Amino acid sequence: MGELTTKEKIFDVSLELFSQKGFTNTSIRQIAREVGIKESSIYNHYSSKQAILDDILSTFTNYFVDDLAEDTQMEDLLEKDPLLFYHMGSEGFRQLIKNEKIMKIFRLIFIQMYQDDQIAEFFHKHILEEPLKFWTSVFTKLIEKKHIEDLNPEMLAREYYAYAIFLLLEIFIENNSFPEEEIDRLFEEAESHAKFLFESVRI
Amino acid sequence: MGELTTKEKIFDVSLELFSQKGFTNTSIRQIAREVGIKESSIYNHYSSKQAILDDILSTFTNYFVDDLAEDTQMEDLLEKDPLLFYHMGSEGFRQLIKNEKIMKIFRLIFIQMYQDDQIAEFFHKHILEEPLKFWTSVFTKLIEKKHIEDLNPEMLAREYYAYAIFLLLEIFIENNSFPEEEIDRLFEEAESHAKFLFESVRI
DNA sequence: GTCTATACTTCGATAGAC
DNA sequence: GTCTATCGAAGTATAGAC
Repeated sequence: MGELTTKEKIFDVSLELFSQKGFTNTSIRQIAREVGIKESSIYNHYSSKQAILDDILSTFTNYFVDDLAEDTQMEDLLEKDPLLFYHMGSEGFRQLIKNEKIMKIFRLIFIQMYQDDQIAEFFHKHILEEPLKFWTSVFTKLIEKKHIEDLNPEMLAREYYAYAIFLLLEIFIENNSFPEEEIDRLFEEAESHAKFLFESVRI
Repeated sequence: MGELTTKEKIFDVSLELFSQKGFTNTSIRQIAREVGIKESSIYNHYSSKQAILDDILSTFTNYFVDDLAEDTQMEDLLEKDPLLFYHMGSEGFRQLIKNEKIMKIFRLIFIQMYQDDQIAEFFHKHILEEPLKFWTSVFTKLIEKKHIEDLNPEMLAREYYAYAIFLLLEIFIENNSFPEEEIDRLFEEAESHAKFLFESVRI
């Protein structure tokens, strides 16, 4: 259980360093040093430095593919009790920041996306477009069912979601890892934002 | 007028490259190449690569020191017509995105802040704390004068300001420079957010 | 204030012994 | 699957001629 293969060690150490200093500013030598092997041995597990990054990013994508199944459950929930919609988002947010590995990958993306076209596209698609599309559909339903005012659902989705991105950015500037109580505080803030927005538009 | 000294050329080229690829990923060689001189000649104008960055950052600070004088004028305006508050912010935002040099420095900060303690502190102080403090004071006044509901002014400031940071992040992911019409569109979106928030809390 | 030339360091990656 | 040894490229910066 506690046993890690060398490849897993390389993965973990690389993720830690990439998420702190960025991909380009992390050297194979430093990864090797912290893993406890020589740099040439890295190439026995990964064909290149880029291959390590690709492995990390696919971990991230797989996480959200699995998570998408939950989203459909969420839509069912929305049918039954639409007023819970704001709770869905903040609960999803809590799950996110509780997951240390995913948060590290998030940080890596936030660091690297301005310089790396591949990651910029990744961010744009998976962290902007898809969630905004999802929340637009949620608000559309809430409007149809006359739970909230007849406003532009895309605008509402942006008003709702922008705050989460802001919180992530703030987290990454202020902290690197955080304890349980900090997670609770962030959850509370996400929840409070959702509540505020909801109270503003409910009928 | 159109004549640039070599030092100014170095400044401009460095800012362009730093804002695109980040400080660490830009080499002295590349700066020299684009300026049209040899890399050793750079050191006749700047003592080091870091010195170029320092020069760029102090340009940014000076811009906002001058801008602070306008803020006090804004407070006077607020006394006379508090309902204009939301217009103040989006107009400031428009001035910001119209200023190409300042936007490049913003992008540089967004790129570099996760990896560079100096810039992280810079961002935290000048781009988070100070503006949030300013907007908290604005909302406090609006509450005192019973123009808006008696809510937590710090929360309102965050609700208001977070969206601007989100817009900046989105700009930097999607675009590098943009035409007049794009600036107008962004201004409209900032204004629309302010209006939405204001309508939600006005009495 | 520009150039050539070069010192010194660090990088990603490979070859080949064990 | 680890090691030693090494390559070629690229990085910052300096010395000194013009």
